[in-house]
Amino acid sequence: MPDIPKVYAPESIEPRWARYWVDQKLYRPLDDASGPTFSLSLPPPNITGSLHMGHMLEHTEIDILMRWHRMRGQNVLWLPGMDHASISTQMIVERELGREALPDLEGPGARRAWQREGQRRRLEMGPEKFLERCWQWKEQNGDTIRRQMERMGASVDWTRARFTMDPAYSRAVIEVFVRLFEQGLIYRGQYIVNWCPRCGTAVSDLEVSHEDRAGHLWYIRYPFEDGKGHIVVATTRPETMLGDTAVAVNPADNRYRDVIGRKVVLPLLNRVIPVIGDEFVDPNFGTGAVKVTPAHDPNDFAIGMRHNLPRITVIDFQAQMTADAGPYAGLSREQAREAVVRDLGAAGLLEKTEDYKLSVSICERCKTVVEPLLSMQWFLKMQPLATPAIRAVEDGRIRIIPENSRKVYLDWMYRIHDWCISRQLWWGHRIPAWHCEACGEVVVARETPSACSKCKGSSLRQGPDVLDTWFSSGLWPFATLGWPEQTEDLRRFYPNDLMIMGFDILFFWAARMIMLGLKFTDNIPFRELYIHALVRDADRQKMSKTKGNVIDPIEITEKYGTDAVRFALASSAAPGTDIAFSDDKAESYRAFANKIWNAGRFILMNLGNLPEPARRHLGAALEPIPGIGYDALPAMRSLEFGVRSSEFTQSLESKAPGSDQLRTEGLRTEKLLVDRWIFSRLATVTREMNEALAGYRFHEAAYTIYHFFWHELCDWYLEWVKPEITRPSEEPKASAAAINLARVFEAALHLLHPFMPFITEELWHQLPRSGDARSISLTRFELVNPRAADPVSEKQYATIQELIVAARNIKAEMGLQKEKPSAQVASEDTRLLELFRSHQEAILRLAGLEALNFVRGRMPADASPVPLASGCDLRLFYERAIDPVAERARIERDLAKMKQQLEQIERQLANESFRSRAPQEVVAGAERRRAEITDRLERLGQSLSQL
RNA sequence: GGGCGGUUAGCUCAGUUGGUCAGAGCGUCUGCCUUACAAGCAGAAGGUCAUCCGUUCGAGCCGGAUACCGCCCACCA
Repeated sequence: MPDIPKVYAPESIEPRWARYWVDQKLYRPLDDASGPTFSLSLPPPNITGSLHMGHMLEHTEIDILMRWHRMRGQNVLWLPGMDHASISTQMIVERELGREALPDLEGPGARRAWQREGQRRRLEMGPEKFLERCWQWKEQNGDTIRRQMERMGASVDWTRARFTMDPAYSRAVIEVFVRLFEQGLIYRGQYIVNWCPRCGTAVSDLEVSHEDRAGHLWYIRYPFEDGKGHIVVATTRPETMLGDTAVAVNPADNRYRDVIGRKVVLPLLNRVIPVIGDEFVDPNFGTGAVKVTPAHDPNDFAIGMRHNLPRITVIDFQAQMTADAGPYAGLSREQAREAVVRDLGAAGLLEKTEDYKLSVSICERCKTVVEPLLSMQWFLKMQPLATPAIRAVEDGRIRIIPENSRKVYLDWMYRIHDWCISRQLWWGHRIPAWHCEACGEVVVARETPSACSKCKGSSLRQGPDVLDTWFSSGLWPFATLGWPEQTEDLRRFYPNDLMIMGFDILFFWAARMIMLGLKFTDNIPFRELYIHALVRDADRQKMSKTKGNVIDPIEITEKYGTDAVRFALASSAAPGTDIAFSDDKAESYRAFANKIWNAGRFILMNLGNLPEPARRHLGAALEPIPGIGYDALPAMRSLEFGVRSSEFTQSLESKAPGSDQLRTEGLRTEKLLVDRWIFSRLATVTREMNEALAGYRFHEAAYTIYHFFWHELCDWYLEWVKPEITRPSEEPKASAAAINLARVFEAALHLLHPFMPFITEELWHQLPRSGDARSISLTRFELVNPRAADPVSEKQYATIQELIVAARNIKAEMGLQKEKPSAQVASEDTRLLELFRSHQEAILRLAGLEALNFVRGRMPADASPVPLASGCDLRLFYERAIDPVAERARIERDLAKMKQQLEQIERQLANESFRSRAPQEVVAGAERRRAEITDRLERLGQSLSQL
C-alpha cells in the first residue's frame, strides 16, 4: 500500500485541515433564519498569554458539542473572542517593561524586581505610551491565541470574533454604566475597600484570597481617663491602634456594663476615646472588648457609622504610616507593628501575647497582603440585580450542571455584597465620569460633557479610574451580538443555548452575566451553564509555572497529535471530576488514532481492489438514503449494476431491518448475521452517544465510540469480513461486503468526528462519494438507521464470540497457539449447533482451528469439555500431554466461582419475599441464570471427573 | 466557623435513576512480526468497592456515623 503511510502522522494532515476550515469559513452559521439554531459564546481567553491545558479542555468540550449539534442539523454559532483582562494585562506589560530595563536579572526575585521597575517606568512614560504598549501586546498575543485555537480545531466563526475593547463593545460598556448610574444602581463613595498596596488599586472581595498564617493576639491595656484602672483589648494588628477612635464592648456583657460611656486614653498617642456599646462585639472572644479603627477595618467602619466615630487614616496607599500615626509616621506597616508592640511593652501596657492562627487577605494577583483602606470608589448595588438572577436559576430557566454548582451559586447570590467596580489602573474601560474643576460635581455621561450639569462650568476632567474587567465581561453574551442595537444576530442567537466555564469564575463571571443579562436584555444570557473540570498533572497537582508542571497544549499536541490530546481530555471529562492529565493518556489515544488510520488504510486499499462495476456503485452506496440512513446491504446473489444506483440501494433497503430470520440456506439473498450485528451495534452506539453528550458525559461518549471502533469494528467485524474484502472477485457477495464495511466505517467516522475532527476529516475525504464533499463536519452525525437495532442478532453473534474466545483460551492455556487443532462442540440445542455450523468458516479462521464438528447431545464421556454459557460443551483435540494438576486447578477455580454464584442465586430464590416483591422479570432472570449455572456446573464436574 | 467533593485492581480513574456492574486505560505476566496496524494481535493474573451501623426481598449505588484526603466560601478583633 504505497500511498497511505503505515504509521499515522498527524502533523502531516492536521495543519492542512485547520487551515481549510478557517479559509472556507465553514463554521459561519447559515444566513437562513428559519432553522433551529444553537449558540455559544466562547469564554474569551485573556490576552495575557497563550492558552493552557484548561483552555484546551474547555475548547475541546465546546468543540465536541458544537460539532455534534452542527451534525445534528442545527445552525450553530460559536462566537470567539478575547478579553482585555485589565489588571492582569497591565501587570504583564509592566513586567515586560521591567524585563527590558533589567535584562540581566534572573532567579526567584527577578519577577518582583521587574514588576517594581516596570511600574516605575509606566508612571514615567504616562498613560498614552503605556496603553500603546498594551495594544501591541494585545495584537501579538491575540494572534498567538487565535493560531492556537485554529490548531486545536475549534470550529468557531472567526468572522464574528470580538474583543472586549472593540469600539462597539466599549460603547455597550459605557451604555450599561450610564444606565445603571441613572437608575441609582451605581454609586460613588468613601468606603473600606480591599487595597493592594503593590498594585496600587482597589480590588473586589473576589480578587482577595485568604491564607492562614501564624500570628499573635496581643492584649493591650487602655487606661481609663480617670486613672482608675484599665480595659484590656485583644488585637492581631496592634499597629492599627494608632487609628483607634473608640473601644467597644457588648452592651449585654455584664462585665463591662458600667464602663460604657467612660473614656480611655489611647496608649502611645494619648488620645482620649470613648468606650461604646455595640452588639457586634462577641463577649466570648478575647477579653470581650475590642478596639475600633473605622478607617482600617470594615467591621469597625460599620461600628463607626453607627456611633458617629471619626475616621483616622494611619496607613496610606503605599502601606506606610501616615502623619496621623505620630511618631510612627513613615514606617512600613510591619515596622510600625514591631515598634508599637515594643513601646507598649516598655510602657507596661502589654498584658500578654498569645500565639494565634489568623487568616490574612492576600491580593490574588501579586500575593501582597491586602490593606483594608478607606477610599473613594464606585460601587454597583447588587441586591436589586441578584434577586432576578436567583429566581432565574431557582425556577430552572437557567440550568447549572453539575447540580452542586447550582447550590454554590445560589448560596453566594443570597449573601452578595455591593461590588467595587472602579480600579486605579490604566488598561481598561475608562469610567465615563467627569469631575468639574469648578464645583467638584461628578458628571456621568455617554460622551464627554461640554459643561458641568451643576455649575455650568466648562472645565471638566475625566477621572482616571477604569472598570473592573469583569464588568465588561459580564456583558459578553449580548454585547458580542451587537447590543444595544437590536441586531439580527441578537434576535437569532440570544439567549445563548449554552455556556461552559471553569468553576473558578462562577462568581466572577457567570453570576455577573446572569445579573447583567437579565437587567439589560430582560432575558437570561444562556439556558445551560456547564461547569467543567480542572486539568491537573499526572499526580493530581494543579499545574502552575512555579511548580514547573505545566503542560503546553501546543507541545503535547505536536507530540501526539491534536486528535489524540482532545480524545484524552474528553475521555477523562466526567462531570464534576478533575482531570489528571498525563502523557500516557495522550499516548494511548495516539495509538487509537493510529488504529483508526490503519483501519481506514485497509478499507481504502481494498475498495480500490473492487471490480469496476462495484466501484462505480460505491459512490452512490455511500450516500445515505434520506430519512432512513445506512443499513446493511444483503449479500445478494447478483447485484444489478445496470439500474441507477439510488434506486438500487433503495430497493434493497426497503425491507424492514431485522426482519429476516437467521437461516442457513438462502443466506446469500439475506443480510448476514455479522452485518445485522454490526449495524445494530452502530445504531445502539449512536443512541448512547447522543444520550451521553446531551448530559455532558463526554467520557461516556468517548468510551462508547472507542470501544465500538476498536473492539467491535476492528477486532471482530473487520477480521470477520476480511476474506470477502481481500480476495477481490466478481462475486457480488464481495461487493456487498465492501459496501457494508465502507458504510460501517463511514458511520463510525461520523461518530468520532466531534472528538477527533482531523483524522476523520482526512479519511472521510478519501472515501469515494458522489454528494457534497466539503467536510464531514457538515454531514449528519447519525448515519445509521436507528431501526437497525436488533437484539436477536446481537445475542446470536455474542454466542459465536463466546465460542471463538473459549477456543482461543484453551489454545493459549495449552500452549497450542502455533497449532491448528480440531475441535468438537456438543449441545442438545440443534439451533445453536446450526448457528455455529452456518458460520463455521469464520469460526475456524478466527479461533485458529482446523475443523469443527458437531455432536447433538452430550459430549462423549472420555472428553474433557469446557462448558460455555450458551449451553454447549467445547473440546479441542490435541496431542500435547496436559498437566493434570494445572488442569484440575483451573477447573476447580471455575467450579468454585460457579458454586459461589449458584449459592447466591439460590439463596435469593429461596427467599419468599424476593419472589413476591421483586419485579417478575428479575425473578425470571434469576431462574434462568440458575438453570444455566446448574447445567454448567454439572458439565464442569464431568470434566473434572475425567481427569 | 459554614458548605461541598473524594476514598473501587499495582497506578490513574469510570460506574446517570438500587437487581449479570465488579469495569476501562496504563502497568505486569504468557504466546505471536497471522499480507491494516508491534502505537499491533491473542490470552492471563489482580479488588470484602475506606470502616461501622441502618433502609430494602436485594446496596460501590440510598440514609447515618467514623477515619483519612482535597476544594470552596467567611467582615470574629
